[in-house]
Amino acid sequence: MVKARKVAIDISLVRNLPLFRDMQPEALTRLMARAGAHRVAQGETVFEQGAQATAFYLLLHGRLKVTQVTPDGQQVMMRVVHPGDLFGFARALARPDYPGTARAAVDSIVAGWPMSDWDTVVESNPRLAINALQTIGQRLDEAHTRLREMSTQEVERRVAHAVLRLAEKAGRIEGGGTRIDFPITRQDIAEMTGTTLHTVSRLLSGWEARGLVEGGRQKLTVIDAGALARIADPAG
Amino acid sequence: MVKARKVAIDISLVRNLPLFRDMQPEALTRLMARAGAHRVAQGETVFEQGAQATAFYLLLHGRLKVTQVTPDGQQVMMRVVHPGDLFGFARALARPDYPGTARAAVDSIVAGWPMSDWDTVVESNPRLAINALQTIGQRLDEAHTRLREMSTQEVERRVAHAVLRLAEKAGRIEGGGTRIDFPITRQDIAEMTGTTLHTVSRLLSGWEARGLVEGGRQKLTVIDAGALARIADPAG
DNA sequence: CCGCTTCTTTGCGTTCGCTCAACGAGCCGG
DNA sequence: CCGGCTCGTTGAGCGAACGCAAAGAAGCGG
Repeated sequence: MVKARKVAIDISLVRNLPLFRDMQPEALTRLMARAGAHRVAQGETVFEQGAQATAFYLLLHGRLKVTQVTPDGQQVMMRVVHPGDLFGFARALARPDYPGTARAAVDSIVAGWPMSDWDTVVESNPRLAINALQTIGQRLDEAHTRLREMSTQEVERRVAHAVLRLAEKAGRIEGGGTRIDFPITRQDIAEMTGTTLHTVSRLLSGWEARGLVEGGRQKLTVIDAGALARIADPAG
Repeated sequence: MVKARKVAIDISLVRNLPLFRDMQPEALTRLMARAGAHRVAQGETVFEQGAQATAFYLLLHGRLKVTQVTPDGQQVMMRVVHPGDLFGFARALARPDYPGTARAAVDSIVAGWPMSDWDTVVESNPRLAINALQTIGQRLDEAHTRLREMSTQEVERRVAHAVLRLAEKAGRIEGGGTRIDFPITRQDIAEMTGTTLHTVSRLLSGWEARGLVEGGRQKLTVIDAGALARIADPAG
């Protein structure tokens, strides 16, 4: 990651984020003034699993993949960070280190604060505390959703759900469908759904033959979201 | 659940909880004064999935199981609530309803606050906000751990992990082992690990034959935690 | 333009864990 | 004390998904 540069971050970029809702404009200005802007080139990391947590971040532009590696070397993708998301606030979880690795899927820009700012920032911005609580709460909700899926659904449904979520969170209209707007491999999707790239490849091939999606090297376009949704949720 | 009774809750019961660490004693006293104490008999619920979230709670005594039911009727156990745990703070997650059902595994006592207190309580107790953030953070960490396990480990390892966690969180020394201190069925364990009661039963039978655990109707005692840990983590 | 690397596809055999089924055992209420 | 309910055990068969293997694309760098 490129060294921090104290750049004035345009408040208008962030004032509408849920995280900063109902905050005093002056407080927000003060907060952003303490942040450093960093550029992260595709493939580079913002922080790595196990490293001491020295800063927390807000993604301003781009897309990150956060992965964890198990003791026996298997990789799991915990989440995709989208613009406007807070990430790497390990200290808020009372952890001394980062639990995962954040790697830029495309060239990205992040705002970073020294971790030591966290407590004072939260204590002097009670509104931010409540919003941060909601943000983590939503994260928890997502994790529970994935747990529920992993516990009860077969692989095809899980992959369908994952693809639909990606299309919703990171979709860009393109021709006849919704293209996932950053490079993503079958391996990535496998790591998000707890399966193997082989199974994902087979499923996507099958769907492509039926005209539900269009694949390609590191890319994926959803053509028939309705049909996918029916695979993800046969009942509703 | 028995109707709330405004009972003075002994501060000494809660002052040492991580959630209330570094809080002013007066603030804590004020906070607890607003709480109502409820008794919940075994098998009764504190709240049910989908019900409007009108209150948030702290478990003072006993043990709760929090489950979610999927649209197609499958049940998943999201967590066990232990004494000292905050639960049911759906509003903090910006949710209008409870995402799961909290049912008493044994006769329990909970402290409850009207949900409308949440924002004011957090805003006037910044220290509590930080602690609550950490509490949810740990919850998120646990969820991620389970996701990692579900993604990469076979059933036997997952069940071993779950049993060890239960023994640690809710174990009581008894004779030659550590007895899990509340009634738990094979079905429960299956719902915690994403498998079926049949598989759990087979595994526990196998372990019992090897002298690692002792089973029984709604009970489970860990005899050889070391051997179980080796099943859970063959490497380390 | 060529060679290498990374990503993807596809076939085949295997297996883990599920489903179905039946029975056994503990506990409670009448 | 007996009947019924819930919980637990165990067997047999099956199938979804994995592991292994090999060969094709697509992109990148020299």
